Amino acid sequence: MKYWLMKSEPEVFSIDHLKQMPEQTDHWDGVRNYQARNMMRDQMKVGDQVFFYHSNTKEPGIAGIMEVVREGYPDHTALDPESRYFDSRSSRENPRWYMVDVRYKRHLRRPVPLAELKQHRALGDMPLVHRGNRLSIMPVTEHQWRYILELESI
DNA sequence: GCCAACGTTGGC
DNA sequence: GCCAACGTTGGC
Repeated sequence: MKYWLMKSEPEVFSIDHLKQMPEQTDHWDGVRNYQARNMMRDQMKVGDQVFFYHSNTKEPGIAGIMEVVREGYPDHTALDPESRYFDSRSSRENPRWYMVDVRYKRHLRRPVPLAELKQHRALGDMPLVHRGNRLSIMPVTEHQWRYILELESI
């Protein structure tokens, strides 16, 4: 089992939105970055654990935990001209973008803000804490995962 | 609102 | 293939 972190702007889609979905499950659509796509298409497996990160908000940080419940499959929003994620270069025969399905597990006992994550040397290797990082999906090591789970209880 | 970082586009 | 211009992300 592997660990991940996925970013979303809470104004657009927050962990509370996910919790309110039928079966507390939704597809993670709209990712339009090749590195992130490759992780969803090739590496994320059912049962993998994922931090839900709130970005571009007053206090960005890790809000909770979800789980991969369906592995990479084509992102249909790329085929929908009405969607803000439409991409004319994608097609049903040759899909360019992929998504996974995730299910809500729980909120952290408290949101752990980015500013706090940055203070811990043990997390210094996370792309998240580095300036200018724009990767919206990233792997998390088991060590980092456990470390952050200890932070929520402080 | 500003701006750094960085991915993408397109002219050559 | 290079690289300048442009667009987007996202912290602050």
